[in-house]
Amino acid sequence: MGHDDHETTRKGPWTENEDFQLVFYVHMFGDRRWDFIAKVSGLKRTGKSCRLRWVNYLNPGLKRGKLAPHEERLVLELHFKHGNRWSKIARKLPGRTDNEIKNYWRTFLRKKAQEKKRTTSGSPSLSPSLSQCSSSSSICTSNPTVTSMPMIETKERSFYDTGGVERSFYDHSGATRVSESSEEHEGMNEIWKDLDLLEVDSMKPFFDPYSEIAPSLSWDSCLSTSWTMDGQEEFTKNTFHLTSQQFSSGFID
DNA sequence: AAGCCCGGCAACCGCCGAATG
DNA sequence: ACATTCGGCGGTTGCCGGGCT
Repeated sequence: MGHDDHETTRKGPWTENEDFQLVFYVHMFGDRRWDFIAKVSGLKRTGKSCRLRWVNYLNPGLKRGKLAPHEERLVLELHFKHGNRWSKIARKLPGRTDNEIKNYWRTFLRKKAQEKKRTTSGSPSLSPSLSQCSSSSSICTSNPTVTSMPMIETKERSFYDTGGVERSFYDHSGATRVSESSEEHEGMNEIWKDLDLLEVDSMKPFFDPYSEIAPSLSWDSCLSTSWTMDGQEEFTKNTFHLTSQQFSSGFID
């Protein structure tokens, strides 16, 4: 985009210092104007990179740790409805990001494919749909028919509003939904079975590993308000350059 | 103990649509 | 009305740490 940034733009993992800086500037200007934040902060990052770092990692509203069983189930349910619309799915899981869900789904498919491979190596009669899936030829990854598959958009609202989740979720015997994309349904039936097992596991008492670890610093304190500001262009890069030490001593107690 | 493998995750890329001048 | 910029999204890659051989 810019003129001079092609040599100086940083890529790769974020340093702690960069994180501090980004948090500070998001606090200052809100989490919308990423290009502006990138420039004014002096971070040698693109606006996109800043946004991604914030959305997927620094945002204090994020949950950490593994998806809880009910979240996992929700992801599967929503993916069934919407396909690879990760951001849409993520909106239904507070504190979870599209990236996280996408990664979860990939991992999930990989696992399923492996299980399938193992279990079907002796009995090839079982549905191959999931293993196909993992080889990216079917419902899951780059197949455009997924995202363009007939979505039941109209049902979406009622699904959540009517509290019909449980029922429709468990009512998956055979082709109970749309008759198209039967391949996917076969796959889903396998998923349902596995989920039942998963459900059993989740009954075990556990020490809430899912609500884990807040970010190491109290980012939340930074974000209690959302800032907007006119004439920010006045801020030069020199105005607010912070080191993590400065930040932690001056802004976090 | 060392090397290898694999899973999880952070981050980048390219595309697209909305917003703005 | 058009061109440009920017943010959001989905797909993909590559690194890192832990487990296994």
